[in-house]
Amino acid sequence: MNNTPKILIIEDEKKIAGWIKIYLEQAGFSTEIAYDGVEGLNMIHTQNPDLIILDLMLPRMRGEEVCTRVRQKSNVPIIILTAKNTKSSLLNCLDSGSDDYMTKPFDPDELISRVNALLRRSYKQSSTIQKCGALELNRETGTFTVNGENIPLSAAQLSIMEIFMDNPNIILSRAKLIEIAFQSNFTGYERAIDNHITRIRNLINTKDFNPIKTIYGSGYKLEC
Amino acid sequence: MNNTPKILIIEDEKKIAGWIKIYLEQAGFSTEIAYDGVEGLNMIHTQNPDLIILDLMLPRMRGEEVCTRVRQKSNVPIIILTAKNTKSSLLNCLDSGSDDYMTKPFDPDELISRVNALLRRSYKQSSTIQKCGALELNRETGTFTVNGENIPLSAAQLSIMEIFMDNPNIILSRAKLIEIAFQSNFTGYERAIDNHITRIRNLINTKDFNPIKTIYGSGYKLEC
DNA sequence: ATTAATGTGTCAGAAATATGTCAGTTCAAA
DNA sequence: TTTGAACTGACATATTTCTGACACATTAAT
Repeated sequence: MNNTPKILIIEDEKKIAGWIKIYLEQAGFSTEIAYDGVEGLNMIHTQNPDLIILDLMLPRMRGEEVCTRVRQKSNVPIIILTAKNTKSSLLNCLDSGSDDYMTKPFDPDELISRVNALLRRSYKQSSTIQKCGALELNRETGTFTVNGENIPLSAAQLSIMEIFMDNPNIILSRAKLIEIAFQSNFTGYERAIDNHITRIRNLINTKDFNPIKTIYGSGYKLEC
Repeated sequence: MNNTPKILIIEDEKKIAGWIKIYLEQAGFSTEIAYDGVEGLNMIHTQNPDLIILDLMLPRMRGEEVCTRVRQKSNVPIIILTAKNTKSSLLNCLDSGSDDYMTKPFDPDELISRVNALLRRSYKQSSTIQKCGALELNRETGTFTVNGENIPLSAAQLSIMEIFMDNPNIILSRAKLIEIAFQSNFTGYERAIDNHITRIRNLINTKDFNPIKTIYGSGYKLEC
């Protein structure tokens, strides 16, 4: 696989497809769009995407059918988009390990977060270069830049920023941050995170740039 | 929902009940068993399970009756067990969003799979975005927006808005708001709510947008 | 091996934020 | 107009977060 994971969006509503495309590309993924089920299935074979976002209500071939056919040949992770209250036989087709689904309407930031989670779970790397506004993280080299300027981060700081970049605009509790960053080999006091945050802020903040927000009573959130 | 979902099995045949229990526990769930309908209903209230597996043929109270009574108070997902060929009036009671059913004899792996699907769905459903006119609440991330603009709310404010969004266009008394929002660990003066309302209004109101109405003598109502 | 530099958890005020109470004012209904 | 209800700014208290200082651990340099 090359550096930038390719995501195939199969969605007939052009507005929504375009909207998802923009969000994903801002987050550093490369994308393709198919506007109906048959085209989608073809593109899966020709493009070999790393992840598929699949709407169920599609012209020419229903999403369920696409899903079933893909699963006969491949384990590529799939995120299903469904309208709320749509009862579907599709649940049989979902593999809890490699798939996920979201009901419309959904939060684009949540989508990014799930894409990253699934890509990680499927043991393909997340995007090597992850962008989030002015912030940019290169996982391969462990370099972190703000507006192109390199900011050297310590190991713990980098771990925390990775989590934030994987989950942009989502509130992360201290417990969650510790759990993901230190993989349960951390026994200490939850408030240690506060210090890391302070230190990261001192490194990246400028007068009117303060992307790590405190959510009083809940945790922190990276805004971008 | 906490880490280990608790599943209540209501089934009078001890052999089958035990067998289901073993399978579910092997799959990582915690389980309880009730051997008749009345006991089952009691345990639903005392144990507050995350999912119920309910046989229809039960002593003391039929499964249909249990199902109906549960649904008066709760949306906990239910998987109905029926003997093959038993068409039942039960279909009225089934909510396609949160319930499922299986005919005996059944494959234990299929049971596990359905349990997971339902739990996932019930979890996701309560966590997706809830809309009410211009207001939008994301329960998972605790984000609240008005016309797309993010409004940071404090814990108490968020609790109150959640209740309003769950009960749109319904008059809620101060007592009710306090009861739901603070789960009875509130001993103070009922009028504290007034202040929360004022503060929320200051955050979300604009010139001609005032969704929280005062119902003189009764309480408040979210209009949308 | 020794020393220096860096990283990171803990702690202790200080600062910021949240929220219940209260009081004076405004408002709604009869 | 009268009366009780609701509004809202001010305040006090409690909780949460921030951040500099420190100690210990780890890494790098010699």
